[in-house]
Amino acid sequence: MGFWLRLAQQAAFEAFHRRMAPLGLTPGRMALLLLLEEGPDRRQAEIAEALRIKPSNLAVLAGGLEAEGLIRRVEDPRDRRAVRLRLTPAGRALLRRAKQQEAQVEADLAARLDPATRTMLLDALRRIAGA
Amino acid sequence: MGFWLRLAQQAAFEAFHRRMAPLGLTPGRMALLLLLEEGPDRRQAEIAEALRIKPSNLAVLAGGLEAEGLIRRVEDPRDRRAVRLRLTPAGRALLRRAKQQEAQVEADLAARLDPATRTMLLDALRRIAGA
DNA sequence: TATTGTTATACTCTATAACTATA
DNA sequence: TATAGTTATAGAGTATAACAATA
Repeated sequence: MGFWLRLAQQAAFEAFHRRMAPLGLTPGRMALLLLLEEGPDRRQAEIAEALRIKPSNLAVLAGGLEAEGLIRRVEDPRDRRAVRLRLTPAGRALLRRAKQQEAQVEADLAARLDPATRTMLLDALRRIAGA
Repeated sequence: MGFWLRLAQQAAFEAFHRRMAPLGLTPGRMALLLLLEEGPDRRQAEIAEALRIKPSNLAVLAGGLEAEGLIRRVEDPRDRRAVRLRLTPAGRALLRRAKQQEAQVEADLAARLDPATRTMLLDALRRIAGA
């Protein structure tokens, strides 16, 4: 099972890369942008936990996106150690295009799966991940 | 879907590591040993293709296993450029123990999946990997 | 003292290019 | 010239430790 998980994940990554590389997005970047659209102004520690990455790696990720003007770091006035992240208009515009492309990625991956199988697959993956 | 594939694969890797680290085995090493048990004396190029890794990375993998006395490199008499790999008795003995542990890994992963779901999952993963 | 975020660093997996020795 | 394997190296993704600023 581990073997096929590896190959499937590899295929998923390649599908993502094919569609998203022109937009300069990796899976990690995309996940962060989506999270900020859904709920802005979260602290980085909270975001790292949601994305299941280390805060140190999120710092690098966020630094890159900020340098490209896609997100902003906002100092929390109540706790000046904390940094809250939000999308810039440029980030929002990019995300709009990215979401269309991402639908294509999902379609590529699920091309040979009927909808019911796809639903079961996602459920099974979540359960394995949470074990 | 890519997100959950990543987390599931991570969980699978951790489950493997917990059970197999005492034996000094990684997923790649285990896959190679299993392949040699199933059909010995294959050329490395052929093995790399079966495992879906690059020949250059297989060379390193095989080098390590040979240094530990688990496999042997045998020069092909018909084509002295080619190298064929086979298990040593030590490799065979380790593999026997490893296979018992691997059954535990699979059990850990499939713990919350009924057998039918597990079958469906494997089938879906194979299809995604082959896309 | 403890916590937030950052930097530096290391380890694994994967990929490419250059090399050798055969063919 | 082409092929099998090897080496060196570089790029992602992920992990830990040490640090500065703030609490």
